[in-house]
Formats: sequence, C-alpha cells, structure tokens
Amino acid sequence: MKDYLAVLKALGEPTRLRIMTLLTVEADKEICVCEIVDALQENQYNISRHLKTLAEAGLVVSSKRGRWNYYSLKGDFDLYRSNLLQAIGNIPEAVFGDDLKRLRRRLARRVDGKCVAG
Amino acid sequence: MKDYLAVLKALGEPTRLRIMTLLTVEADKEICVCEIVDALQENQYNISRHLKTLAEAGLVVSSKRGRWNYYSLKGDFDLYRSNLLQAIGNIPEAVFGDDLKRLRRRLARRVDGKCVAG
DNA sequence: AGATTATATGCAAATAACTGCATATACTTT
DNA sequence: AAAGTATATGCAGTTATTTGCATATAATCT
Repeated sequence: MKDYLAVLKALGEPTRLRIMTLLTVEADKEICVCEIVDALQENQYNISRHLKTLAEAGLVVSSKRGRWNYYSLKGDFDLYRSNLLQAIGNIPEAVFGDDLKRLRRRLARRVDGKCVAG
Repeated sequence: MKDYLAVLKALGEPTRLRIMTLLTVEADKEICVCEIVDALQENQYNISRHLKTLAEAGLVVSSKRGRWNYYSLKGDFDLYRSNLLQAIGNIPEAVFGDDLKRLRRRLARRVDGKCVAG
C-alpha cells in the first residue's frame, strides 16, 4: 500500500501539485529547476526537494545537462498514475494561471531551446 | 486549489484509503461505522474522524438511521473525483484483502440488510 | 586553479496531521 | 426514567511533513 500512498501524498501538497501542473501543461518539454523556481516564485531548495519527492513517487524523471537539471513527466505511467494525472488534468487552468503565465514568460527566454538563466 | 488538495490529502492516508476501498468494492451498499471499525480493526473514534475528513472532501455521504450512521460513496461525483476513484480502483484488491474478508464476514451477519452489531 | 552558477542536502525549527483518552451526544431498550 | 449502545468530538501528546538556513556538490567560465 505504501507505494500507492506515496503517489497520492506527493500530489496532495500545493507546491508539488503546482509543479505537476507545469510539467503536464508543457508536457512536450523538459523544464529545468531554475525555470520552475521562477514560475512558482518559491525557494530553490524547496523546489529541489519537492521534485525529489515527485521523482520518488514515480511521477517525474530528471535529466542532467551541464549544470542544469531538467525535469519532465515520467513517460511510461502505469494505469494508476495515468488515471491520477487525468484527474488533476480536470482542475481548471485558472487555478494555476499565474504560475503558467510566469513559466511561459520564462520559457520564452530560452536560447536554442535551452535554459539560459539570468 | 484548497478544495482539490483536500481530496488528494483525504486519499493519501492509509486508514482513509482503506475505508474508500471498502466503500468502493461494496459500492451498492451503505456501511455503518461499526462495520468499518470491525473490518479495519481500528478504533471507533479514529474511524469516525477519518470518515468526517472523507465527507468534507466530498467523497462520502452519511445517512443516519436510528443510532447507526451509514456511509457510502457520494453518488454524483464530478470528473475530478471520479477520475481519482478510478485511479484507486487500479490498486490490486489483494492489498486490502484482509479488510475485505473481514468486511464480508461482518456484512453476512446483517439481519434484513441492517447492521445488528454484536 | 579560482570564481561563478545551478542544484542538492543535513540539520534544527516550525507547522500540520494523527492518535489516545475521556466524554459528549443521540437514539433505543428495559 | 435509567441504562445501554453507536457515534462524534475536545484536548493533549505524538509523529510526520515542510521550511529556512547554511553548506555541499558538480559543472562551467575566466
């Protein structure tokens, strides 16, 4: 039961739910930590920790490139996780409107599709 | 966001997830508190409290009859909650095997479809 | 090599959630 | 009316989760 609970707990925390929404809405992209930090206006260390929790729950994966670490939805969800993601997909985008706006503004700054922070 | 979170939090706790499984598997029935207490082998007061949390999250409803209080899944789920229930429906029944066995044994004791506790 | 930047993490403090116990409430039975 | 039964809840203590700060790690740039 523990594994199943870990996924629900991972989603049941505001910052992590916000992160999952970013990654879901921009599901075709990998997003790096500093972009998430900007979009959510939260501390770097907290974002980093919440991402770890999401990864441990089997919801996201990371891919390090240079000093950047890019996160994205885990590709091959089992039915349990994909139903959960479908559920949170029903939450109106307006709930996360500011986050998404800031994310898009930030993504627009990329050069060659890569984060260039600062 | 708070309302959406409350549902995920409600499901992300072992006792509450176990309760939801009982109510889902026996979705055609209303189940009273003392039957849940027996099935889960937990304290009456904790079950009572967790049921309250589930009710506040819009997942279950109660219906008082005599001194018994019967709980069941809320009938008219929105898409968000119904997708969540579909998700937890993917958890193998074996995970809750003992609970379900005890519940069935307990339900078999009903008289006229009503709980007769003790 | 040394400085800089992006990310991660150990530890202590703060916050939130859960449990146990006692007891209240509400209904029923004698 | 009194006793009994099913359920709910206030309060205090415990346990779990999250945060803040400092700092570690790892890669890059000068």
